Amino acid sequence: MNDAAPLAGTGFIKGLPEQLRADLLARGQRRSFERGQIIQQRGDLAREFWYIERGSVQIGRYGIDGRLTLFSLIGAGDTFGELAFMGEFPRTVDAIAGTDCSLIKIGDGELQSLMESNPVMVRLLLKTMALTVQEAINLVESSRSLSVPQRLAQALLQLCGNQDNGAEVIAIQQDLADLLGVSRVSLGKALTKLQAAGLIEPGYGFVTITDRAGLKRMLASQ
Amino acid sequence: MNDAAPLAGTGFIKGLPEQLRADLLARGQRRSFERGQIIQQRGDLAREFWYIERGSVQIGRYGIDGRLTLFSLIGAGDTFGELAFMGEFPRTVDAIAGTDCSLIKIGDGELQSLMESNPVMVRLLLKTMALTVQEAINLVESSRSLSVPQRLAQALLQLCGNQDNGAEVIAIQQDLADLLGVSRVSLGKALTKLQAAGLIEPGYGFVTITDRAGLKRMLASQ
DNA sequence: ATGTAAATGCAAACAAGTTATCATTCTGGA
DNA sequence: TCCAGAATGATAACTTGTTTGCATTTACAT
Repeated sequence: MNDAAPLAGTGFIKGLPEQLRADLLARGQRRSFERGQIIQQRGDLAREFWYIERGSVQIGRYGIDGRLTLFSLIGAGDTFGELAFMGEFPRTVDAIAGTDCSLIKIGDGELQSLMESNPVMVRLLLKTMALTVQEAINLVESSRSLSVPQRLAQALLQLCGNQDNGAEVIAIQQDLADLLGVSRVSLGKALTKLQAAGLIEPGYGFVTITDRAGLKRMLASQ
Repeated sequence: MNDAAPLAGTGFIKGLPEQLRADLLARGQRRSFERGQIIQQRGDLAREFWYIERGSVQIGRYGIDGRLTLFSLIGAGDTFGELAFMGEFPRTVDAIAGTDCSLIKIGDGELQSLMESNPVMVRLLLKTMALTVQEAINLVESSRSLSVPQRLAQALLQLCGNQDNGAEVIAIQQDLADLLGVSRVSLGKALTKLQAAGLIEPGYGFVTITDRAGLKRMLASQ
């Protein structure tokens, strides 16, 4: 499979040369949000994008019934909000602070001028956008063809990044359930299964990964 | 909601000025495929893209178990295959002729040179890619929050485009089921429901839309 | 230490979708 | 006109996931 870029945190910024990235971030404006606070809302006309310096952010949609559909949980080093810039449309998802966090807000003008002054940027943007589309397609396929425990394994692998065994994924069960699009009950059962298989150890507000390779194996086997 | 661009047929070509589009298509190469024939396969290194002149194409993935996950059914005027070009990676989906069809194959070089000679192209490409991501996000949300009959209504509306009542959507139930990611049994039940509500009339190999407005209403009501 | 709110665990009734199987209907070609 | 294959309709057992309600555990602030 590919390197699991989170759906709404294209992370194009990671592809930038060190110098450019530092410049871009330096031109941004640091802001803090408390857990649960709304960072952006569906329908907003703003086109700036955000870099996560510390903490985590939930990207999703509140339905009319108040139900939350999470598309991704992103963390330090990820970016979000560039879609409205590229697409020239209002925000189409809500972003909520998953923990207390510190973000850097970068104006769309900065990105615009970077794009114009640096032709390599265009290729990079196109490429990361294409990857995002792929990621979205993978998401659709996963949710159709994998079992809940498998999808949980997939999500946990993505959330812990490249960390070794012993890594802790900070998320309450309700958030993981919203991310997978299942009820908390189903998520609980899936956690129990992975635990029984010795792959994870559920905690209070976090999940400890005890067997990364085992989680990966779950996805490979059909 | 937005104007339902099909997931894998970004249709950036529709945004091109008339003249440019004609030029681009003229430089392509016409090819025919019989129903069921494979047009492109996951893993292929090719980077050209395709314009559908006549007929329909299924975009999806064959799972290891031989199961098909359809992401979209696209038709005349749509394009597909540009993602591999932008992302610089091998094909990530399969394309199968849904009916006998006539396609125009356009080399990646053509797109490349168009991009270089015409800076507006970049904006257009980024914009349509952003729309595709949105479409994918909508797809995920729909499949989580809507019932099967509602999703069927949504799919039928998309497939019949802007046609009036009386329009026929050409697709067998199995294909519609693969598109929605449900079994044929469930799809049949959903068809029956929409028929009972007087919104559609199922046929043999097609579905007639008898009440477009009614279908739309189904999506609005929570 | 203690109280409180949040998070988790658990169980039963219920709803929705799948699988498997078989009968029936439709279409197009011989 | 008739036949064969394709598509549809229908049914029943089964699996999976949801909903609801409540008990228990944990973390944190006072």
